[in-house]
Amino acid sequence: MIRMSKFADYGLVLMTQFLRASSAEENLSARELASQTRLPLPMVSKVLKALTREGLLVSHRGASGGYSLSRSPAKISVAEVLTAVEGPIAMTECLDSTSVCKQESVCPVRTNWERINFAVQDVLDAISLADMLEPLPDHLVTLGVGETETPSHRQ
Amino acid sequence: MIRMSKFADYGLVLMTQFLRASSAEENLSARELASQTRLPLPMVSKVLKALTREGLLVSHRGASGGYSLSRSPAKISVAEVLTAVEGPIAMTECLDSTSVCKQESVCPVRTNWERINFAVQDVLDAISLADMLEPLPDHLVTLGVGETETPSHRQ
DNA sequence: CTAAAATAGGACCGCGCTGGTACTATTTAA
DNA sequence: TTAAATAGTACCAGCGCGGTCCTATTTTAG
Repeated sequence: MIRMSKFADYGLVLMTQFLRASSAEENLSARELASQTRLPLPMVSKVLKALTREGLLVSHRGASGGYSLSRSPAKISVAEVLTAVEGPIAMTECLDSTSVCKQESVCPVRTNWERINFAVQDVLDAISLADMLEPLPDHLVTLGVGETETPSHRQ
Repeated sequence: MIRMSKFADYGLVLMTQFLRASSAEENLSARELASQTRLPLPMVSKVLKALTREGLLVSHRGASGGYSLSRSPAKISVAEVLTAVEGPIAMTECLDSTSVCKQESVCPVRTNWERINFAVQDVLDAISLADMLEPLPDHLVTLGVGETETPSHRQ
């Protein structure tokens, strides 16, 4: 399957907590976030630290500390969050820059995988954190001119 | 990362072998495919069996047997191949139908993940096996009306 | 008819990575 | 001064991924 890790998943869920009505105060502790999301506290901590290191959150240490968004949720893309938590998006191993693929010279599909990878990245880059809380506008998740017939998975 | 497994990767590479110029004869054994792709034979066998079970290949047992495509490469989508080898595409665990997610009731992003998942599936469904061997037409890998600015990952 | 060459369908297995925990140091508000 | 928080990092179990192997069956060639 094409699956993202729980880390990435958690990262996005946590980030969206900062824009829920109930958390308008903007500063949330790991403990609060864990209870809001029902995720295990140590994991939440770990993910928050990563998001902070990558500059998507700012932390406030000490008593009554916590985390808050480093910029407006409309200016943070889903792709950024995923990348922050677990590095560059690479659907196949060979698209990871650090990899060396012995099959590369005889691989007929690599170039096109690269383009598909970019397409997916574009989708995730075009969706902001703020977008994730309300029904996504169609144009953000549909293909352009080419699509005419109903995809098979939609019966 | 959003990563597909090697199984899926191999599956696609193997399927495309059936439409290379040199294999116009259409019947390829696991051994031939392994050497063409430089992939380990046992793995190749395993993947071919899966593709056959799912009806994308037809097998010919016995001496001078092998595999061939069950239908025209223009009628087989990339999504079908991936799904055949490793089940339905589900970017998050909760999108897998068999999963039960305790966070579901408090999860603000699930609905939109579902839509993103469909978007990715659409992209992969619109690309045929035959498409994978030549440069993909732009409209298959770009978003529709919404996209105006250059995505951040393209510098 | 027999042997060789294939696929079918499993069982099996190591090892790395994912998901998760724990501990110590540091910062800071009350 | 103490308690509450983050920072950093080490640690760990389990399991799924990637990979192999073995036996049974089918089929063609000689």
